[in-house]
Amino acid sequence: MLSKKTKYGLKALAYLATTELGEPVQIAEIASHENIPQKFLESILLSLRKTGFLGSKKGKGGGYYLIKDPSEIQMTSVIRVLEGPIAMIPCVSLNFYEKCDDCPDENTCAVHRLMIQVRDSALSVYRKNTLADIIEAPIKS
Amino acid sequence: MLSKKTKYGLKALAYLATTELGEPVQIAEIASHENIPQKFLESILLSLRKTGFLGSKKGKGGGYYLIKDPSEIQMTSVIRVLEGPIAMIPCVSLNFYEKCDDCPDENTCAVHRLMIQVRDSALSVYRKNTLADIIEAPIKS
DNA sequence: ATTTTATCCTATAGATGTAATAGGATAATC
DNA sequence: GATTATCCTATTACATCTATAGGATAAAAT
Repeated sequence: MLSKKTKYGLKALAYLATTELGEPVQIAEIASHENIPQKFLESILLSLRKTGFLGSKKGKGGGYYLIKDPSEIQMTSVIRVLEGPIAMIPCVSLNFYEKCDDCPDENTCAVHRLMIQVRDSALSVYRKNTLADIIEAPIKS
Repeated sequence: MLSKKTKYGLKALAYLATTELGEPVQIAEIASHENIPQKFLESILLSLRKTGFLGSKKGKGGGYYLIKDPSEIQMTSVIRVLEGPIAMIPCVSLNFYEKCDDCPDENTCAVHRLMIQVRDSALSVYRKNTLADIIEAPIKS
């Protein structure tokens, strides 16, 4: 399941992508427009800033804005930051690998074999989509 | 994340697929061979029996066995029974559809647009894999 | 300078779901 | 009738996710 955090984070990024690049948008505006609990969104945007997706400005006229062009924001990196591993099980994860306690040999494991394929198919989707690809209109102005 | 239930269930099915079709295998044997907590496995196998994947026999010489040939057991149905929805969000689920409270229009939702693609790619993997495809050797005897 | 505005940051409460176990009932074999 | 193994319900323990609280910091307006 996709967490609410990821869902809200993606929607916020998508909303910011429809506004002018570099122009701060307030949390309250995003929250009300996308029906996201404001305080929860606050913590999500904070983490997106700390991971290099957003810039921010404090005080009146402040808010969050995209640092890069939507076409340069890959879904792989967004998902990894918000949701964590793309793989459904750590033993097939590229960025979050962990061995299974119960599995003596990954090469003969049926679950491993299946989940490698699922990971690769999800990866190919995330890799071919940027933020620009999943929003509707290019610029709202 | 793949739940332990799904992981264990898949491993158990894979193990049964390497034994003779229709020949009962005891929970204890599967559990020890696959390093699965026995009582937990018990409840998983029970649910796989109730959903038509396994047959069972009580008493001495009893156990669980596959009802169908491994090549006729599709991963789509196994995953849906063990894990639930294949989609990462209910609004793109074929079998477990649910509308998002916060989303006024699915057609213009960026998350929806992305998750449709992820669902389809996962589905195509699960559809092209049967239990026979993900095990190593055909029959152990 | 002071007030206002809005982000920054940590901590924490509450809700939900998962993993695992307990304990006995049922049925088949020996 | 004793033994074996599945059947079934309930419940505990734990982790994670969702959301909020409350104040600190910084920038702009007055």
